[in-house]
Amino acid sequence: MTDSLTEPLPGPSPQPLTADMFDPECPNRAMPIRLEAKWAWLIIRCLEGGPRRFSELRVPLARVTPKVLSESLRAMERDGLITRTAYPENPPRVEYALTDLGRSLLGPMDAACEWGRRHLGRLLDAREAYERRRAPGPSEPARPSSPARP
Amino acid sequence: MTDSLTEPLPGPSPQPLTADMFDPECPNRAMPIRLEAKWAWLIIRCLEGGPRRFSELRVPLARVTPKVLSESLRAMERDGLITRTAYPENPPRVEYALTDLGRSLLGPMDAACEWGRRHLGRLLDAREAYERRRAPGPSEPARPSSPARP
DNA sequence: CCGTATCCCTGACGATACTG
DNA sequence: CAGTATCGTCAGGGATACGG
Repeated sequence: MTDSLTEPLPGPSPQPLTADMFDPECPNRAMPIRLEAKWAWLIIRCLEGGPRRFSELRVPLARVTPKVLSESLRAMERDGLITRTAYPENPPRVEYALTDLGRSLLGPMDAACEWGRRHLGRLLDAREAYERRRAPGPSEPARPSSPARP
Repeated sequence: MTDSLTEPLPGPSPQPLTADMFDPECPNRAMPIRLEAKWAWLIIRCLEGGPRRFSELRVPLARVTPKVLSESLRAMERDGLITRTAYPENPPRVEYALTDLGRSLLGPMDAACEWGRRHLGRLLDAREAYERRRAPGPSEPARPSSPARP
């Protein structure tokens, strides 16, 4: 079971997830939520415009198996980020919707997206340059045994 | 090797990490960086106040083995988030420092921390309430076979 | 001091099939 | 339609030991 968002980090954890980790004065303050808990980010985006049914979510998340999607949704429901409403009809209908708490995540998410729009290109450039430094040509065996990298 | 931050997500990915994913108009825009790539977040915080040596980083990150710390640092160096400077002394000395690109992450990170300070308590409350609903007492076997959860 | 080299283990997923 | 059950994989990363 994916623990979705927070989760005090099972075993070896930087901190046991205390409140002062979010005090700007605390030097060790850490990221509380695994905002990108693999699918949570995308699910929130899918629900941004209103409630969605399970099968509706499966369209943009086609690469997520129903099992994993279901687990993710339940974990998010557990954390109070979304609600699950089942209508006793036939065929059954279930709708997922963002809570206020879940919606409050849109702010930090937008901040991160804004960072991506402005800086991701530079990061990818740096990565490409780094890889090219290690593999100058396709004829190179790559990874000289010891030197390189000042 | 931990791929640190971005990484187009190896196999089944929601999107191949294109630029328009960061367009606020794109409904599928996703989180580009795995901001919390396990240790990257904490490393950035450790470097926030200035360059640090490898052994200095090991103090606040005592639970990270040198192997993993080394891998994380190299991945971040590859992505242009930090620099690695080795001084040819004896004993050897190496200093890691944030680049401008790495420092630009502090903005989104602070936004996330601010979210944590304001809302994390509510998330934890919701989680606790959910778990208690499933395990009302220590005498309960938990997980009734089918009902519960409207 | 600053890392690498090995080994191994776990838990998050993915594939596929099947129910209420 | 809305999931669950079962099985398998595989990469992240922890433990330990060693090298420049």
